[in-house]
Amino acid sequence: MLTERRAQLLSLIIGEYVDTAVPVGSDAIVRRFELPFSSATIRNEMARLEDEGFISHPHTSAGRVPSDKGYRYYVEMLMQERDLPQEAKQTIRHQFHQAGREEDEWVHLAAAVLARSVENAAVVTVPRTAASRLKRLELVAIQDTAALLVLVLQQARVKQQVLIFPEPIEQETLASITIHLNAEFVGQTAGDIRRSQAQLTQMEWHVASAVREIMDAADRGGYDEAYLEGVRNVLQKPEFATSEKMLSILDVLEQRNLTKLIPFREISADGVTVMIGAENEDDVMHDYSVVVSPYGTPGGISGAMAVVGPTRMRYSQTISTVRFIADLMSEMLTTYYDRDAPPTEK
Amino acid sequence: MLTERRAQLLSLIIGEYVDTAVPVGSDAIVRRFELPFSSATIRNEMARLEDEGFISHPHTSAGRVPSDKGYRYYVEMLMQERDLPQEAKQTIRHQFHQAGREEDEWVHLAAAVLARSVENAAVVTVPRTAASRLKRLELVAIQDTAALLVLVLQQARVKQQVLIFPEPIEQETLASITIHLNAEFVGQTAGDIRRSQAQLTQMEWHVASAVREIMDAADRGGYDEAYLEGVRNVLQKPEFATSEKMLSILDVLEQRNLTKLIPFREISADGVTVMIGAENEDDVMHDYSVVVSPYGTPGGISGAMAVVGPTRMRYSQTISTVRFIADLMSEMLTTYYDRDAPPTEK
DNA sequence: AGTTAGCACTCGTGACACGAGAGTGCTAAT
DNA sequence: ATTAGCACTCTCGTGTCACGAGTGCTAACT
Repeated sequence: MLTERRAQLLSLIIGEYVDTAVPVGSDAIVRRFELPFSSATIRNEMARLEDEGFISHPHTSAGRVPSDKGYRYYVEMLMQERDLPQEAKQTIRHQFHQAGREEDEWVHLAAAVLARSVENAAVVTVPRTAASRLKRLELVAIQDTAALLVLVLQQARVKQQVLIFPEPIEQETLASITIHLNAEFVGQTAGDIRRSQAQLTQMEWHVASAVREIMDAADRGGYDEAYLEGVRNVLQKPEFATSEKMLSILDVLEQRNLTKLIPFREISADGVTVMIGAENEDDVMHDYSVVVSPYGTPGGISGAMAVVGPTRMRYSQTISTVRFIADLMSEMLTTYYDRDAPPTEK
Repeated sequence: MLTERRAQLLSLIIGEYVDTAVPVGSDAIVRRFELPFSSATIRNEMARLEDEGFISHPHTSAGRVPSDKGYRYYVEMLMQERDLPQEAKQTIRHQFHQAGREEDEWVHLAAAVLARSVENAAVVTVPRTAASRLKRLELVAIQDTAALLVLVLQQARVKQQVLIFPEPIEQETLASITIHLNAEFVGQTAGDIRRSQAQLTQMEWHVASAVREIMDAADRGGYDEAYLEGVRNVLQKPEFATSEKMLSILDVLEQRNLTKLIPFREISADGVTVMIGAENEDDVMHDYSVVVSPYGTPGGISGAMAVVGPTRMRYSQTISTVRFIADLMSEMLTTYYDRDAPPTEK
């Protein structure tokens, strides 16, 4: 579709613009890259690129700026995705191994590491499972009329809630309820529990209802719960000289209705998806690009992670990084949390 | 120290400036409040107030702006802290009752509600206990060589970690370890466990070490872990026309080394403390005020919550709100989590 | 046909001056 | 003690102007 030379030129323009954030002129580019052509030739080629919609003019007499279409072409045809340098990988791995082993902590950490690596904002959702199954249930007295209910679900998720009873309750009663309900419900889903809940004593029924609610909530949740990091990285970029724009994007990011803005639904199951500028559904996102990838295990845990930043972004590096961290998370989840799948080697 | 009239005037100036964010002139104030004096009189009084350091001039021929000292005087002498309107209280209570009953969720919610109520940023630390005591321990197999360790600590805190064993381990072995360690360690602190850890089997020793580490971490943690909400509220304020300032405050807020900036240590045990502008230790905070209060139970759980915003802040309303939410949290913690203290009535 | 030199033209930017408006401080009169 | 009056100061928005970066086009060159 594009001649070899025009493609090369587009590539250079994007590279330069991404680095400097200044519209790039014909003269600047020949000098910077010592091209074997004069600036006039480049101007002609640029005019063609503009006709075809790959770059644009902020106004007459300013340099050229890549358009969404330009970035899209670059991402698909021009850019070569090179593997992350071994050293960067090592740094990232290292940060994960420092952390504890709570799932939420990992997710939080993934967001922080990702944000730092790509110098943009990062969102990582807490992974969700298909339909949680109960693995163990525990009741611990904390007051005369209150007990802490702790659930261990499949894939090592732990949930807790304080239960209030209408009347004081004995330690022994709690113990017997625990034993009975464990015998009854282990391995079941929320739906299963609902069905067999009828023939319980009143007290047991009370507890079982709470169990069911917690599990329902865990299954519903998922994509709605996400960690966000690196807002500062985005706000620092030169495109935000005006504080107008800052606020609108801050709106999006801080409100955490991220799941509406980031197309978690449309992401292809197998890899990194890129949404550039106006390709995003929401209007506020028209100046931003999103690089998103699912992660998870064959056993069914699944979440998504995304990088959000101005369309002027180092796509190649960002994509590589997202891919690497998504793979890493998947690996770790499989190793530590997914009983049904065999661990993969490091 | 100040004449009655000057104090009144200071109060008006602060009120007006807080509302409009525009330096207030002598003329503006007589018109606005229909004072029984002319603007010339007010000018004289203002000059006196300025001499004494309560207000200042951005430059000749601009209106007056309250200084840190002015705000301080206002907060201590002039302002009357009126109770939050019943309606506002009800709204806040309502939001808490909607939530689930996980401690972290409450803390997060408190930050969100506080930020919204006072239209500034809010930080709420996860409460810490004096020295955690173990209440129950549970091991659940998740793979041949891995198990999930779940700890229930005093005051209904739940901690979890995946343990990896060097060799495959039987379900029954886990069960017997669980029983033995529960018998041994329930009611003990991390320090206690360390002392009696010697005479255990190798496998038990492994588990006990993990328990100790988790409890140590829980005791150390506390103030370092905090929820932050409402950054957007602060950045929206007119003092941030320039994006310069935005970044420096964002640095502080996002990096979460909040605990260094906010004087959690110095807060008086019994109520709300206000730090105004340069009273804050850190330089970056010199344009901001912090309203902070401890919360917790007589039984020893304690955390802190703070509001951070420009010095131009509605001190009265902010203080009332912080006080109310801190009390509310204390109440809820006492009711639901603190076994040793009797529940208080609503 | 592709490339290049040359040149007129456009537009954003920063410097500068200028007037209006808001606010002050001071003095003299009440 | 208060106030009217007035000169003075400083900010802010506006208009003008020159500069420079960059374009688009044409004519000449290879």
